[in-house]
Amino acid sequence: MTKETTRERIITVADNLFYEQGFDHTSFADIAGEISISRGNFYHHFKTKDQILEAVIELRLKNTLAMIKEWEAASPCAKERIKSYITILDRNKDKIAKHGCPVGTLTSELAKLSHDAQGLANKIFSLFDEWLQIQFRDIGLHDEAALLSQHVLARSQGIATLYNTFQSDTFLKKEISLLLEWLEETCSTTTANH
Amino acid sequence: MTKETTRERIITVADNLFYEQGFDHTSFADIAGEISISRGNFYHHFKTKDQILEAVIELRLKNTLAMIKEWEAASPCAKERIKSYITILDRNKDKIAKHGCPVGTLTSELAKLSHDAQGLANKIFSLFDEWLQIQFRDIGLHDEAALLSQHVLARSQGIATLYNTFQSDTFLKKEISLLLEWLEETCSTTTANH
DNA sequence: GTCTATACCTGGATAGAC
DNA sequence: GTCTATCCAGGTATAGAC
Repeated sequence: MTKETTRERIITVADNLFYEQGFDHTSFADIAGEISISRGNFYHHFKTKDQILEAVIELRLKNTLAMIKEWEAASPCAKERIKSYITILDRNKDKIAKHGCPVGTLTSELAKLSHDAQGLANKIFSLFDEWLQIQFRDIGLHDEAALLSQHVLARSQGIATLYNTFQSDTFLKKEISLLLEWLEETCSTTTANH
Repeated sequence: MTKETTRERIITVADNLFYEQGFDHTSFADIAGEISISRGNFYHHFKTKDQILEAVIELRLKNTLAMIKEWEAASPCAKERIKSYITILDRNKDKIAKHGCPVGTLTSELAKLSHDAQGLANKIFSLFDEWLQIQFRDIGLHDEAALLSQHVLARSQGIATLYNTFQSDTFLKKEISLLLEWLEETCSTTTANH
């Protein structure tokens, strides 16, 4: 484990602050304050704030990919892998209660800002989407894979948004189990089709 | 139809801009520009920007209530009324594609800003929530009303977020019909319980 | 690579004339 | 009730010393 470079530290802290406070509302001073660096020093590593955003999204893409690979390593069963995705809602519940879903809230914010990096941020969504599609196809649901994947994404997003608003644990628990039930049903329908 | 006062014009324009660009990212200059008023003149009507936000949320609460009353007037059947809620996703699809759900994106933004008006904004959600609960109880689903209502809210939110990101019409159409199917099933389950 | 100093702009907010 | 002029804080970005 080599020492983190200043550039990496900036990205890590920016990643958290963008999630906690939003991109637009996070200033250089905020980031500089957290890592005890002068504001001027920023521009040695990044020319603009947008470049920091890009680097943060790249990091998120990398981390997302790593998480997906972990799920794949943890289980060879596609259904189990999809479960891993669904249950992040429970594993990350504290952060979601405070700041919502990191993917959904960023894309929503950038959409409103008409920001150039919007397309890049959407790629995080696409990464989950394409991976979920592969899992559904693996289960045998070839034609419906795209719509099933987006169904899971949409359900998770909605659960995250409502949990962020009301922070009801009964709601969260119930919705996760409903989504897992849906998964079981969807899979069993297919095995019947075999 | 009396002439709109300047105060009302400010609120109306702010309502749109907060939706389109976000609250934090909308400046007095933006609002002033749209209605051809000087920035200084603002402070005759509102002491702070936060007060404009409050007025905007109050307006949204009023408009939401009016919409709900329309749905009630349009049909005495609770199931049909819930359908009216679900199908706003289709009726407002163009705006959702561009700016997301006005309720969900505002609450998410204010949550990140730790803004005082967060509680007030959540009331718009609560308004829908309580109304949907009444409809489900009317159908006979007394005990489950709260969770069913939040289920509908979460599903709609998720659909809005994903449509905002990917703008897939096949997705939107499919998800709306799935949610309507779910509604039919949920209602028919109950009549069986009677 | 890191710092200080500083330029420049935007945004919210105020004072006071009309 | 509306305007202009202005203040001040905070934001991004640059220059240049160390």
